[in-house]
Amino acid sequence: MARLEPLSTTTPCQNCALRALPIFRCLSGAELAFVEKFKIGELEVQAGSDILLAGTHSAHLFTIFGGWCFRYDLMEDGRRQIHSLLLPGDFIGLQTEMLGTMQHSVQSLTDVRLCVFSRERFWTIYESFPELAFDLTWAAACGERTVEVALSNVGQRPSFERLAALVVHLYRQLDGLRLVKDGTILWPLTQQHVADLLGLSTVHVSRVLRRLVDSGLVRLDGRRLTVVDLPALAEVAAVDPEKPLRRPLI
Amino acid sequence: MARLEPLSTTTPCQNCALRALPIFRCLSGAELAFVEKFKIGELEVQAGSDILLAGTHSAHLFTIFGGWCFRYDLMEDGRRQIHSLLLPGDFIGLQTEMLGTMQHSVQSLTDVRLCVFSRERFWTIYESFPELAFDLTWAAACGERTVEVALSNVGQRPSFERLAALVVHLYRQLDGLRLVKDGTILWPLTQQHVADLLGLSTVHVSRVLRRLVDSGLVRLDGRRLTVVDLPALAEVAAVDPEKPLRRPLI
DNA sequence: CCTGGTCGTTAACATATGTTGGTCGGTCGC
DNA sequence: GCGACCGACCAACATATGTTAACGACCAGG
Repeated sequence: MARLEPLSTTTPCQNCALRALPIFRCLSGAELAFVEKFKIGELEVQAGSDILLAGTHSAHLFTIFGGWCFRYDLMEDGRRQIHSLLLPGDFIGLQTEMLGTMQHSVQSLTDVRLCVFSRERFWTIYESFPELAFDLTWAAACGERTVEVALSNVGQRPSFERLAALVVHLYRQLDGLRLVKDGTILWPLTQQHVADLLGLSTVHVSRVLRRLVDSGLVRLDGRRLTVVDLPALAEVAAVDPEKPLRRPLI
Repeated sequence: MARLEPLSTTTPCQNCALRALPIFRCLSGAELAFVEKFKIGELEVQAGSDILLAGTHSAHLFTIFGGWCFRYDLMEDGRRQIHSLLLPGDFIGLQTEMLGTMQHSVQSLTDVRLCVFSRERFWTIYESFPELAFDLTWAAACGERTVEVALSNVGQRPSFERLAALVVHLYRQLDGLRLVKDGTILWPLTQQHVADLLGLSTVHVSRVLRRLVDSGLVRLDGRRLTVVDLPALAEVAAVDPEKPLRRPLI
């Protein structure tokens, strides 16, 4: 299952490529220095590994440096709901600090590189770095909003629209991270993932995905997806222009 | 729509009946004193009033003192998804501070009494009261978890189970607030509300609600709902025992 | 080279849920 | 008292989505 390998080579936070992106808040020198100390190291995780498990305490806190993860609930009979995809810059493990134990689980979707933070020094943030403390609340609020959008999607949209909305949302997120190349994004999701994301059966996902591809709005080859006509896709998805929100990066 | 009436008589935070409940974290004397100053006053709101509107800044922040609200998304064509019900002790308006503008709306479901807080002094929390700052993050994390549960519910459960899970969840919440009397709770929800909460049509809610009542697990007369057999209801809802989480109260 | 596994696909069929439209009982304003 | 409106209910019907089962492509392991 989980294979967590500590890494030898790590990137100093000052040079972090993610921080350069305009969607992330810029940290002051003092804050950066603290984050640097707060950070224990980096971790490489294989695709398909459970990073955090519901019901447990996490020994660490993480930020995704590269790769995709997702958080999910598992019911006793095996049904799974994926709450959201987690992309570079997303913070993992807040629930451990706040609620005492993780309520959901987190799994890697691709090979992933994580920045690892010390739980011991967590309190220092609130004591000494109000802006960073604010960022944590901010991050939680962003996470909440993401789930809200997913809920509205699943609760209100028919499957085709639902899938289209997922693609648009993902595309915009990745665009903010500069992970779109010529309209093409990575598509590491199996149809099982999509099904659990959208609350559909895999068979139906297969149908709807085919319909989406046949419509010509997107192309799909292997693990890459190309958005041919974003405005048209957003139109059929019935999503408003909504820009990706600016976010904190711990 | 919204009728916001300032009140003459307000309750000092020290004597707040909510704070006495064990599900809320206990504040220190200094914290209580600050909250008292942070609080501007109280507000009485009629049932069915919009308290916050998506896309706007809120002039104030609120905590529900009494009554029910809900937060929701509205789509252009009128579809509505209710993300969660808000009960006494729930904090309203965090998104305004964090994301710059509300992404969802909040409406009162019953007549509601709100504690009103000053946005100007919001930053003071992070500067001077780390525990309260922590509480804000904590509150956001709780809110996020609530939406996650709703998403799993809507995405994975068939309608009957879905409705049963809603009732169990609500019952437990209200129980923690001492708002259950002889197994009976307030039920101010129209079938339209339930439909928008669960992602169903009103017609189907009518069917399923009837089925639930016919099953004998709950009784429903007017605006009161009685849970006849909670364990059996939880069983049919396929929800785990899950205790209501301890929460902060600002 | 077989083998078993995962992943995607398709068809036939079953069913949960949505839609339309109508009724009926309250309640509120006049 | 009347009419308008809203909330709940019901029946008939339409359809979106789920289920089961089978098949082929691909890939990793023995």
